Amino acid sequence: MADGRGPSSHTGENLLFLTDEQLRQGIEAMFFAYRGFTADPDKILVDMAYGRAHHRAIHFINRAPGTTVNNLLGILGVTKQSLNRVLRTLIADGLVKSQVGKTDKRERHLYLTDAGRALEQTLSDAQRMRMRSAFRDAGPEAVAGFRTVLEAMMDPEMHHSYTRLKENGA
Amino acid sequence: MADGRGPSSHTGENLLFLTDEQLRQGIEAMFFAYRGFTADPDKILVDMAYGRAHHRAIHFINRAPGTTVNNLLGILGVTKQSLNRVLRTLIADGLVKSQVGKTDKRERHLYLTDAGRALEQTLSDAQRMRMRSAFRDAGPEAVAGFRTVLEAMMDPEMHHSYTRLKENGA
DNA sequence: CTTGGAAAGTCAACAACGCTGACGTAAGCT
DNA sequence: AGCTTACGTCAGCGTTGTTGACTTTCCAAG
Repeated sequence: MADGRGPSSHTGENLLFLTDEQLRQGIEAMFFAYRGFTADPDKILVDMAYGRAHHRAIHFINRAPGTTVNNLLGILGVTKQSLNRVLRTLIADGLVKSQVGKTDKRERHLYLTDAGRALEQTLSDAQRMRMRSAFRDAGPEAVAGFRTVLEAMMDPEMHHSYTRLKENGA
Repeated sequence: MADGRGPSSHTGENLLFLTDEQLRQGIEAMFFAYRGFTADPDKILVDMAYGRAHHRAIHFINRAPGTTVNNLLGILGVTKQSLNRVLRTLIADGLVKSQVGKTDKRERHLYLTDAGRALEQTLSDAQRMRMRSAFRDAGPEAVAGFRTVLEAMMDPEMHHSYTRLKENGA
């Protein structure tokens, strides 16, 4: 592309997978796949007064119980005002419990209630079903590649959050 | 997980990549990666009066010049009112040209102007840069797997749009 | 030629969810 | 005592999605 003299002229590797056309297909694949990725939980949430932001909050509170608001802010990458609006409704509806920190009383530790866990299960079941089907169809090698590329696509901070959560759950 | 007696007890395959924990990591990888995926164009768009919806419209009009509004609606998966608001500003700002159909004058065929193509280049350069870097770091086999899983994750309709575009550009 | 329906556009209203800015309180740290 | 941190909240705004209702234009079938 840059040298204009065909691929792999000097590297010895086949770089055809880095053409603009291949990259564009990757971009479009991300776009269409993400739509599918969010479609199932969205369908469930639309019947309640909740949206995608509630799902994300519930997911990560379940994933890291006792997390603080500030920590959650970093994971979700939104402002505290935006997160607070979501948390307020979740707490008011009895899905999330906020608990003042013991050592540092400024902090609020977040937990799912039984009702919250139930909703989390419902949502994540729906989302996992599609992911499982896609993983099974694609096979383990493809899944490994999928994860490798996604990780390489993250911002360093996001990658850090991702890794910490991964180690947490392992 | 279901039988509780370890993996691949009767299938002869190693199904460890289908555990709930692996699926959850896949879900989180999608979440974090998509944030990275949209971050660069978003940074550019924030300085103009535009958002992600404008980017999407510009991308697909560039990809399939002369497409009708109805066709674009199907690709983007939004309502005509939502798309129309975006198109109106893009046309008013001289980035998109709407042309009445010749055979069917009800249809409007959409094209990018020179200014529109320039913006498309800027946005897609930013997005491709990240994608290229991720692809290069991950290598061709991983990229193939990435694409396989994403395609398996799409809704059938989306997959159809994706395939048509792919064949169009090849 | 009339009429039914499809394609496109418009107006109005609303909801979800981002954002900034400002302010207040409580708690911890120096 | 004074600064910083963590959190909550109010007010306001922008983008982008939605539904509903209505009009215009046009093709095609009766």
